Amino acid sequence: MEQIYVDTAKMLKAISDPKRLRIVDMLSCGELCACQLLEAFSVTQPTLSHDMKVLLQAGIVNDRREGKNTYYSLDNHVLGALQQALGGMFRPKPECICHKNGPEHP
Amino acid sequence: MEQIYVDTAKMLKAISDPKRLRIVDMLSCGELCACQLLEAFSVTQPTLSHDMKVLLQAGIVNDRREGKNTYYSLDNHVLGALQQALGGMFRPKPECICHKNGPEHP
DNA sequence: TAGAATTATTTGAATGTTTCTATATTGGAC
DNA sequence: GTCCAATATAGAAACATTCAAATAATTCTA
Repeated sequence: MEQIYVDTAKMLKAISDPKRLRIVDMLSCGELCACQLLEAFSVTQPTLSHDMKVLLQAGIVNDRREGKNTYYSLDNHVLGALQQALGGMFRPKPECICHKNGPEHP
Repeated sequence: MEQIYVDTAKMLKAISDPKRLRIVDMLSCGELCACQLLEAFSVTQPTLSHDMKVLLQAGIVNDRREGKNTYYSLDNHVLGALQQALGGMFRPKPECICHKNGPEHP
């Protein structure tokens, strides 16, 4: 499978969850620390920590340690690339995969 | 959890798989029948059928029966709405969720 | 109606995800 | 150093997902 599908799917999987999607939305205005995110959800602290790790490992967010607090922020470059990749897959292209790989119409 | 997150997450989950993402890419140039998709992958026919059902139930693709063949095509309206929803979540907004729900910065 | 082709459903085993409790780590305050 | 607050990790239970084999359903053709 081509790498673009694997990479894009990995990022999509990280945000294909209502809770993590809401976290992304909350971070869109700027960075927030874990304690602020935690207050907005009715989950335990370890659960949120795990969800943030998922987003981190997908490259969706970055973290920054400041004293006792960990601040999270969106990686706008990664998100922009994701949107562009999706746009490329949703719309027809001159060098479309179906031109190369698509068998004949029955 | 707000409905927009639930709905968006459901669509994202449907395409958060390299194989299904490639199917979407293949369909971006126009409709293809199940047999054409099947030839492009090294999976069994029941597996492909299941994957198409996932995409159908998420509203990503539509199906059309013509004789023995089932033709699949992208639902461009749904995909457009998905892209718009993502754009809204990735970028800051005047009515941002973090303005309503975000607790004070520590 | 019988047979062949295409697609869908069911079943089950392996694997992955979610989210909790308990515990560990890290850093500041005293 | 000790205590406390914030975050991370480990482990386990419940639940969901993946995917192949077997089987069923649909529809064309003869």
